Amino acid sequence: MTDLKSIFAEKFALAIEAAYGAEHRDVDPLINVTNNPEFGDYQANIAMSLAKKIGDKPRNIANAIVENLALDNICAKVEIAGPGFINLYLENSLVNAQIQVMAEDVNLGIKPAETPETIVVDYSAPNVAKEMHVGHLRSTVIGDAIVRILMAQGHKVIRQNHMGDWGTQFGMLIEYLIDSGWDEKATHTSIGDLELLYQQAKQKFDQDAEFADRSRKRVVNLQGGDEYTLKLWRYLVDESMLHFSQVYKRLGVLLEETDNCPESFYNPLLDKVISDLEEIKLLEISEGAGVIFLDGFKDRDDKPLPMIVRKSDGAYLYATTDIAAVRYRLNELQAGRLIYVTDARQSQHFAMLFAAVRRAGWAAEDVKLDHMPFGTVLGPNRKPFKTRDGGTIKLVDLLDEAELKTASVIEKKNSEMPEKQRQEAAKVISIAALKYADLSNDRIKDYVFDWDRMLALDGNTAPYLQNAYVRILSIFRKGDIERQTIDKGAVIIQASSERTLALKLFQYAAAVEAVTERLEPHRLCTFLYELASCFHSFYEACPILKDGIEKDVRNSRLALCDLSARVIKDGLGLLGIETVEQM
RNA sequence: GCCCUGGUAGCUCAGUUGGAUAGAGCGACCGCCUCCUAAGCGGUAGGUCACAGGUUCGACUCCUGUUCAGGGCACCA
Repeated sequence: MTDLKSIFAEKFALAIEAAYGAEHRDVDPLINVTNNPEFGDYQANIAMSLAKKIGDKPRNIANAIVENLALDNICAKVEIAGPGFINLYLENSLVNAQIQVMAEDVNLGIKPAETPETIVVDYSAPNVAKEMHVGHLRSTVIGDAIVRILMAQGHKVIRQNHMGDWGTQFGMLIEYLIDSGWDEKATHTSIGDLELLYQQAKQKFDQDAEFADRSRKRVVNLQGGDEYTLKLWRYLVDESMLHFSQVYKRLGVLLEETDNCPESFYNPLLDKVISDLEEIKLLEISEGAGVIFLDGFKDRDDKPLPMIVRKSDGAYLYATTDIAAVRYRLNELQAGRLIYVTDARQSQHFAMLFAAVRRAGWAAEDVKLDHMPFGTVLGPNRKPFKTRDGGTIKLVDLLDEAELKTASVIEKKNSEMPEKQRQEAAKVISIAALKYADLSNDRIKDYVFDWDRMLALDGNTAPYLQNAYVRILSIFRKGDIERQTIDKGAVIIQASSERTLALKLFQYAAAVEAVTERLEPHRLCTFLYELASCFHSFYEACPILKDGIEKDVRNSRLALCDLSARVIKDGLGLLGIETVEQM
């Protein structure tokens, strides 16, 4: 598929060359979709920006360009307006033809990346012995969406789940397991509530000095490779993995066990990180700790802020592990780009990490290092989302509640739907609503969690998009028409709502590209919402199966319906969101 | 104190490398179902884009300052 923007770009380049010579040929013609149909379908804003370079009034320049523009069979009308906007009105025959081209493309116009990369996406990263909570939802959902979109563009994407399975708190947990009479034969029966275990252990740690002391010794045993301690540690890890896998499955994300690459994986590589840092003279000793000083980082007393890679007691930290992970991903996994999907609060940590590995020369200049930060989920009081008594909201509880609420909404709106089908639909729609609520907001901002809004059938929500899809399927069902049999080339644009819909469909590929350019999945959400909205307007204005609709018109509209359904399903799919047949 | 993010309609949010009259949804008000799902559509009202300067033919967008909110700032992750 040839997208309209590049067609125009080419024509404008020729026209500008003809009018002003080859030296201006390569300027960006600044082609955009107009925001108001009054100004045509597309507009070129090049004349204003060229005014200074050429030394003439923008309107004169616009005139000169337009005189040299060869847009036969592309534009029905070209006009100059305002200070020098060039407004372009597409020929209907071109719209028809472009719809056909798009419909015949299995990728719906999405072009493969010119230079496919190997990209590591680090996301989700829950902690062993802790239940997943609402904070993990953001990383998991956003990360999964970006993974799918990069894959769709032909990149090789390696998922990495950098789980927290190591560190001082494990001494405490293991010691508590022993105290509470853990029996190895009881494996996989019950830890049940991992969060509870953690809380109880933490409580005992804080209150019981003798226990705290034993816990610290247990850490030494763990790091020293004591077999019994390791066995208990593995038990904790396995139980947690089981829990994570269940949640991932329910969420419908791509993460699998093979994507797990937890902190402990890097333990054997940490000594080498430190010795290599020493060798290149980047490691300094400050207050007994092994640190790296990097330009531009200051502490609260305006003194250089170190990145600590070895504590004064000799233990390593997450910074050490993260450096090891960068090296592993670049050298062993052969990645050319690393993307980290984490909380915005870790921004400084990643800024330092990236600066450190660049400085060390371990990340070459052409390697891309991206932090993809996101804001906090807020409750109705605009404070971080918690339970009424201030506790953490378990992710599984959230999913359960979503499902119940969704089932009740469906029941209210569509009481004829059989119970079983309603339950199935509720599963899909509730997950979709949760994910979409998370993805449709600009990720850098905090967002307010609101059940009513995310489950609403109005507005920029998953149910609204799914409903558009369901309505299209319903048409085919009612008309007893196989979607495979429709004529993709049958489109004949007549009504204005058909034209608006068609032009919106053309923007799909650009919307997908916009997501990866700035790692902003909400741009695809906004597009899909606008598309669904255009579809609904079309649906109201343009009857399809009714008596008196001519065959040509009917076939044309069916083709538009089919393409709309494909784009909605495909687009939601890129976000990791499923559709239902009925709702 | 320094640094990072944010501040757009009553509420929740969009706003592409600077472009024409700043857009949605909710809420409010007014319309539309003998008709493919009204789970929808059309319309009205609602804005000094936090504030003040600056750059520009043109600023919600870029720069500077101020202010408010959230976050980060040495051995937790």
